[in-house]
Amino acid sequence: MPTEVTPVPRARAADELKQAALEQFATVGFAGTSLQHIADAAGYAKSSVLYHYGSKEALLEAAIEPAVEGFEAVLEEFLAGRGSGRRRTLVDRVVDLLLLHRQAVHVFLIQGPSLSELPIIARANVAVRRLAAAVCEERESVEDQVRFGIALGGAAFLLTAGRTFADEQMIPSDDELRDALHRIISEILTPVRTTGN
Amino acid sequence: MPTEVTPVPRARAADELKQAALEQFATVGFAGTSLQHIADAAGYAKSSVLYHYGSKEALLEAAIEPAVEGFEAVLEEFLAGRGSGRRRTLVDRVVDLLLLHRQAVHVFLIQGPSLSELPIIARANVAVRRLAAAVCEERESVEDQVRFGIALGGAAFLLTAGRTFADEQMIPSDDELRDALHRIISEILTPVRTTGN
DNA sequence: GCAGGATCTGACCGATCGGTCAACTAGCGT
DNA sequence: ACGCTAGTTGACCGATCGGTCAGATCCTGC
Repeated sequence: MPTEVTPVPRARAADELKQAALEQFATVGFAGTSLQHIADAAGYAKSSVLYHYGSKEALLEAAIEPAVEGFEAVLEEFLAGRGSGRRRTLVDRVVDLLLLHRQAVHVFLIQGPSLSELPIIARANVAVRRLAAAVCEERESVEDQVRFGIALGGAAFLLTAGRTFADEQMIPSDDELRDALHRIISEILTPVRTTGN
Repeated sequence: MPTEVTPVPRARAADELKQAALEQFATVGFAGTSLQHIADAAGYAKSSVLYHYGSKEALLEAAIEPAVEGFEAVLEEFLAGRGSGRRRTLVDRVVDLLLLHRQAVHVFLIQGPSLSELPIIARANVAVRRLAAAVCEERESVEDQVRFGIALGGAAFLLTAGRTFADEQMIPSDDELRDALHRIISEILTPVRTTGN
């Protein structure tokens, strides 16, 4: 009689529910996700969701807070540092965060406008605005804003909803994605330097 | 006795409700939008929504069908044509469609995966896939798919949710946006590597 | 005036929403 | 054995969901 049934029961339920909620939030949206669906997806009762997280909003906060904190940390690191490789390092870190927290990013980027009354979303929106200012630096032309928006929103789209439109047999690995994302985003954020080259 | 009060009362309510619905769908999501909110935003009763459009799904279909048809038409034009300026013309047309139907595009791009059971959304998803194939042409590398996804999803994000993260006093005009979008998207879709084609 | 269609609405329906609560079942130190 | 705590759940609550339906109101042709 091996004990293989539940070898690692550590914080099982809370994390399972959080992950199920994150997937629903990123696909159907926060308003369109019901606690019942989250509970069903994770194999629990609706009451259990409200036991581990006091409310639907608290669940959202727990689900995306790590991602927001990641962006804030990367931003602080960039603002505190100096040197020539700063921008490159920033793009590096941001791409890693996008890959690691793709669902959370999708939530507070796409649904940020409609959920800005929630404290955690407001925090995320502030972080994104500061990131935009950092990337565009002092040159705050319209084109720079557009470049930043396309790069960030495009990456968020690609990593979640975009998978639906790709060929099924062509699912790139995260390493491939990281490589391509870093190259393309750097290219987008670096204004045209003689494309003919 | 001027007839200025209601010079063009043609299909007034239906269009107002459709527009209100489109804005809600694009911001809060289809599942998160209630018929009551749509009716309130347009100044009608919930019953009126269901009088003009038989169901919530029918309302969504009416709201985004023009955009889907626009993309299908542009796609057909591209596939039927020949010549050197085809790709440039395609990007031109697509950017115009993105600006004209920005909310509808946001709906079937972002929520496409979760609403694919609705016929109109399935149609839109097919159109987007065909567009991806047309843009990437025969070269179907991972990087090309990523470039297309970033360009399309980034533009969709920028034109709707992205406005939240921009400076309030820096709201670019549609002409500025069209110009910047066309330049940047062309740049993204044209790899730096010298693939002569 | 009046019939009749188009439009608009409130009342209502069953289902589901987020959330509360009491009860139940483990496990665990004593 | 005991009590205690954490975890889990079904029953239940008021509110809201999408949708139905019978009128009320309007406009227009006669």
